[in-house]
Amino acid sequence: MDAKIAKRVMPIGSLSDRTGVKVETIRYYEQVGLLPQPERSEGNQRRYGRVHVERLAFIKHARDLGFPVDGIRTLLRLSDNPGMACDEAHAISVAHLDEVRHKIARLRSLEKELERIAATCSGGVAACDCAIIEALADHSQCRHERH
Amino acid sequence: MDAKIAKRVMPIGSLSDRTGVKVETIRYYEQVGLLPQPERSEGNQRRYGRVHVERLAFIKHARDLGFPVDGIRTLLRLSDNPGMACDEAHAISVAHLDEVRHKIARLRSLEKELERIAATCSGGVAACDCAIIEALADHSQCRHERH
DNA sequence: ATACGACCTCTAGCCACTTCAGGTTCAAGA
DNA sequence: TCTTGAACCTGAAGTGGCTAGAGGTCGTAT
Repeated sequence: MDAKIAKRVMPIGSLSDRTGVKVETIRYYEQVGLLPQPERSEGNQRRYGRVHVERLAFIKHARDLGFPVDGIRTLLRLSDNPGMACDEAHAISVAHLDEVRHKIARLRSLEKELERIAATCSGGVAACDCAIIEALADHSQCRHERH
Repeated sequence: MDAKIAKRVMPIGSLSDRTGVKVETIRYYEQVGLLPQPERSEGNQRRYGRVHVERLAFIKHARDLGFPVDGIRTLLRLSDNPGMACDEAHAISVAHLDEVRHKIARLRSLEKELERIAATCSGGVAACDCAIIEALADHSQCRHERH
């Protein structure tokens, strides 16, 4: 019974395997204060438990969703003090969603212009002069919004 | 007359105004070899001409399109030696287009998941407990009925 | 006892800038 | 002509979010 309840203590490599976060990245998260400092073995090696696995999974999920580290810090703080959390967490998520949508819109218009430019020149040496380079040199041909 | 021709020589701030590239960024481009070193005034200030305006416009356009600096360096080299240029320029553009499309696809799926997460909680303090934080903490899909 | 991989710290590197500190030059107004 | 003060200069350091390397220590299987 002690065996099961006792903390499943593991070194950093196992935490890495469990969460899919690289060892170096885990140490980096500790350094920047996203992960609490774990206990150490006699030989000074990090020993992690269930709490760390959960927190790191949270961080990874949020990073996969593109949240910046600073936003994650806030979300973690909120998750530590439930109750007040919802409004702020919602605001962070909505702001991030907004950003993602802007990025998508921007990339779509880039895609269009790149298609146009690349289509002008199909790659044959004789075919162009070169249209791509001219397109890049000359703004007037381009319909892209960000000038 | 001479006055007009002479006016084509300008300091860095004017080049910045004309191209929309920040002064510091212009100096950075010079430092990393994208822009040639300009003449200097007696007091050691940079003096730019038409050539620089054109080259910087090329660089800016390519950067706006998301080309990495290294790709731009190649494109600039190609534009200096026309003739051989087309195949390589085309390859660079197509590769970049490919990358842009991948980014779009990835962001779209992020958008969907963020929408799902943010929709679970509309922001009222009483409404959730908090679904966003749970969704982020969750390894599988969080059902927020249970606390 | 030894081998060997996993672990440790510290430092530097990546991209594409941006910011800062502390000084110099230029051009317009008095 | 002199005096402002905005624009310019250099060099170094900071940004985000890691990643990589050097050079050493620890833990465990045989």
